[in-house]
Amino acid sequence: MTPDRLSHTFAALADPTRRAILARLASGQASVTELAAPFQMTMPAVSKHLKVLERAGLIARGREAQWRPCRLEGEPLRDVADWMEQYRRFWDESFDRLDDYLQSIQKEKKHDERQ
Amino acid sequence: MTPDRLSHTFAALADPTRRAILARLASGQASVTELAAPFQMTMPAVSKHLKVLERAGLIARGREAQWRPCRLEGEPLRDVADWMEQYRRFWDESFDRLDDYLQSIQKEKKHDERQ
DNA sequence: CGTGTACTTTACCGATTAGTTACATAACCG
DNA sequence: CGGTTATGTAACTAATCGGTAAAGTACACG
Repeated sequence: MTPDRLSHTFAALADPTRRAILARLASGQASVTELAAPFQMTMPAVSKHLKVLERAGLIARGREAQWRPCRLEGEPLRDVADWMEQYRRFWDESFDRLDDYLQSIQKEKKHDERQ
Repeated sequence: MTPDRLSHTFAALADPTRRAILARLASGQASVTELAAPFQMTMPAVSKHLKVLERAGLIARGREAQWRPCRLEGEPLRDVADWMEQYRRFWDESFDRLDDYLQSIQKEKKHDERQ
């Protein structure tokens, strides 16, 4: 239960409601009410989800009069992508040729290893 | 809380112990005892982690006498990679010009919001 | 057969999570 | 000022999670 950043990111993404919120924010910023609209749950529930996303660094919130517009912050996803790279040969079928594998080694050297 | 596959995968990855187990399995299959060795926790705890990973489809278990060797199954990670792709422009700075343009729109919105 | 080894299952515990309702705060609008 | 709108906080609940100890299962070996 180390609260490392990668764990926070994965945990935040492990909920379909939160992923739907991110999908909405990918097309531009939105208020909490706008984000809550597609769901059956109450506003406080959505507010909590936003808190989780914010804590994971996946969204940032501004302030505009009585609205608190949210926008997507993709930076934590880079850590996920970096982590994924180390397993690419296990899921990317177009990657199992030798030269591709050598290329993967090259890429791994460019990234610093995180866990 | 739809128990969709992607949620299961992300949830399984949201624990450093389980990610360490996957890292170990990336270099070849191992028995439960071998996997448990680096950790301070008891065997049943590791067994539970393996169950979570197995349920997420990230590992598969064989049977060899009294040993139950585990091996990594990367397929669910492809779903993660596919999901990630839709957000690439938010974290990959070396993306193409179209996405740089889209990203600049996003930044302008951030700028507007600060005023 | 009995004993050891390699695990799994069960039962429990404390912490966290995802949701609720009810209330509080904050800003605009007449 | 008072009312409406937008959002956050508090308190509660049920379910899940990560861990434990103890008992159960399955196989190998002498």
